[in-house]
Amino acid sequence: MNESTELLSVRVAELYYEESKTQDEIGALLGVTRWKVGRLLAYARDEGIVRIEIVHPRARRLAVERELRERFGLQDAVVVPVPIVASELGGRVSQAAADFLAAMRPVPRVLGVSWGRTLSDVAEHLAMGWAVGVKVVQINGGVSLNRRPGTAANTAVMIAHKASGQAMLLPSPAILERIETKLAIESDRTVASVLGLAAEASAYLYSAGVADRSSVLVDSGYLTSADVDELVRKGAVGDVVGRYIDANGNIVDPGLNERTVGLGLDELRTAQTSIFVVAGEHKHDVARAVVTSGLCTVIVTDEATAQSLLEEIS
Amino acid sequence: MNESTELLSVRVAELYYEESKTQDEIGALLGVTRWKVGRLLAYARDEGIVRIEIVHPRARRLAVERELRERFGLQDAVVVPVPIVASELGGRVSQAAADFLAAMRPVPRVLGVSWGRTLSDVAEHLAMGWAVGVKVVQINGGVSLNRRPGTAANTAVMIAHKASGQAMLLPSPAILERIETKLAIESDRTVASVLGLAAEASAYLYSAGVADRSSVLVDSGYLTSADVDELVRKGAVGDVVGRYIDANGNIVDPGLNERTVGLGLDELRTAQTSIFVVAGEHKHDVARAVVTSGLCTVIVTDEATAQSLLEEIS
DNA sequence: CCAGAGTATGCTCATATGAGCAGACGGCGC
DNA sequence: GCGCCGTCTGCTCATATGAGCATACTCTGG
Repeated sequence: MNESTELLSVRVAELYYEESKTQDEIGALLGVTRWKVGRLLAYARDEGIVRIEIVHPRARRLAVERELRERFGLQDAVVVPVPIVASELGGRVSQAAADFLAAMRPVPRVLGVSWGRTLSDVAEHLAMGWAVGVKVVQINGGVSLNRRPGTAANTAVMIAHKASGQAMLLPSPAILERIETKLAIESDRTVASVLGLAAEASAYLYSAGVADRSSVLVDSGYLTSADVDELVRKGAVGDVVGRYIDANGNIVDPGLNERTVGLGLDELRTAQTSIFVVAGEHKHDVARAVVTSGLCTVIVTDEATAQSLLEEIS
Repeated sequence: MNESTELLSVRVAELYYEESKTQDEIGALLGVTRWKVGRLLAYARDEGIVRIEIVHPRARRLAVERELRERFGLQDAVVVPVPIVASELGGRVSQAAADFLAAMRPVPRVLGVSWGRTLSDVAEHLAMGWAVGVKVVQINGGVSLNRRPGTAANTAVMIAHKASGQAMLLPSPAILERIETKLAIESDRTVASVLGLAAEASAYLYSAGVADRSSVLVDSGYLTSADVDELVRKGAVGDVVGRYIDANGNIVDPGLNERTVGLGLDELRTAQTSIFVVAGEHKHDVARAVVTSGLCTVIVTDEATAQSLLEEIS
């Protein structure tokens, strides 16, 4: 298009969007037909001369969501714009996850949840009465060894509480030192019943950790920095419900995996609905591993992460 | 309105503006009537949840222009948005002035112009052939004393050249030392004829200078820094076609005024069309004086200056 | 200079949209 | 409890708008 078309479309856009005149009026004013005005308007939108933006903390990027759904065959995707203040990002995504949970139909009878910073944040953002009578089951161990005691348990309890439901905690460490202990604790009636319920959950909600020394699993003493270094050397990009995966979503260390208490990755993969909440640049790699390996059916994330997932040539 | 209305309107706005669904479809999707969707959309626009912006260097702020016209009884007003890069402001306003000139109907037969940084910039931005056969008259003196010789003359010449017209320069200093010399030069045939033509111009185009030591009149040697200080002490805010005015648009120093060659302010005030081009924060005060004292019938400026003019309680 | 392709223009017509209005609803004072 | 007032809702109807199409225009290669 030439210069004068552009200038004219700017005039037209101003009169249409700022002065809310009709295309007909604008046509009369500028001496062109109303159809031309319509086309100039379309041109202005296409060229980005007119920018329409939805500014709201709860806004979503539907176009990106659609792309994610299509590209990865997801049930659903929720993508929030990146806020100007970077520190708000986690909150925005958690809020979106909470909104998604509250809007789920049918309401899950049994909801399996993991724990961690992100999950606890989601729990915080859920509104009181977001659902009624949901049974919340913890899907991986971790009670009490955490530095801030109770955080792990708190997540499940809060989510259940806000839905006037019942929380079922997994009374077990996340990772045990010996496989025998793990098998023994798994066969304990209380643990077994929780794991049984977890396997039957109608939906799962979890996040992922990055494979580095700052991991909450290191922080909690389940792993040493050296352990993590070794896992990274073997290709680990992060952990999902306490299990370390590589870029293809495969278990990095089968021995370690055997000693980890909780839902297995296969159960997550075959689940009807598993909601993956992830935010922030440092989690792009894990996010890619989770999404491409089919670990989730729903993703809740920020636009930058979504773009990074879509960027792949694949 | 309550929280849920707001959230709903965000959803609606997304579906309407980003997904370009019809209000009907959105209604079906969210389980509300299409009329409610329309109202939510109106709400979203009112509340600023939806922001429609026209991003283009030649964009204008029509709402502000209308306010200016109404408040000050102007024939017309042109207001351009403030660019992100501050240094581009002058260029944008000059471009707008050039566009305005080119769009003037009827095309002025005789155009009176002053000179200076701004005017020369306007001349630069005029397109070749912006009009045909316009006679351009210089309305205030200043030839050759300027440090960059020819600048003053150049403006008129370039404007005329680009309209395949003729330039009439005022062969006189801007300010003379003695009133007798001024009267003498004014009665010179060449000067008198130019002034005569200037008085008959069908439109005037001029800017204004700030009353401070950096003034081009000081720079050119017509005034000393001390002179300007004295003028400021007497209330001068700036100069228009070489004549210093106070905040009310009155001549500050009648003696000095008598020694200034060129069109008088009264002639400017009674002119059919006089276009005032002004940009930048340091000129807000002069701009106010010019506009409130009826020196111009058309103003071309930036949004910040326009806002400053409108801010007044008046 | 002409033929042909590609593009721009102005139309018809079906559809989307906003203004204005009557009835429903909900809170409040008596 | 009852009527009143202000607000919200869903409607009708006139109008604004976009899709699709036939025609006019323009540029290119022969």
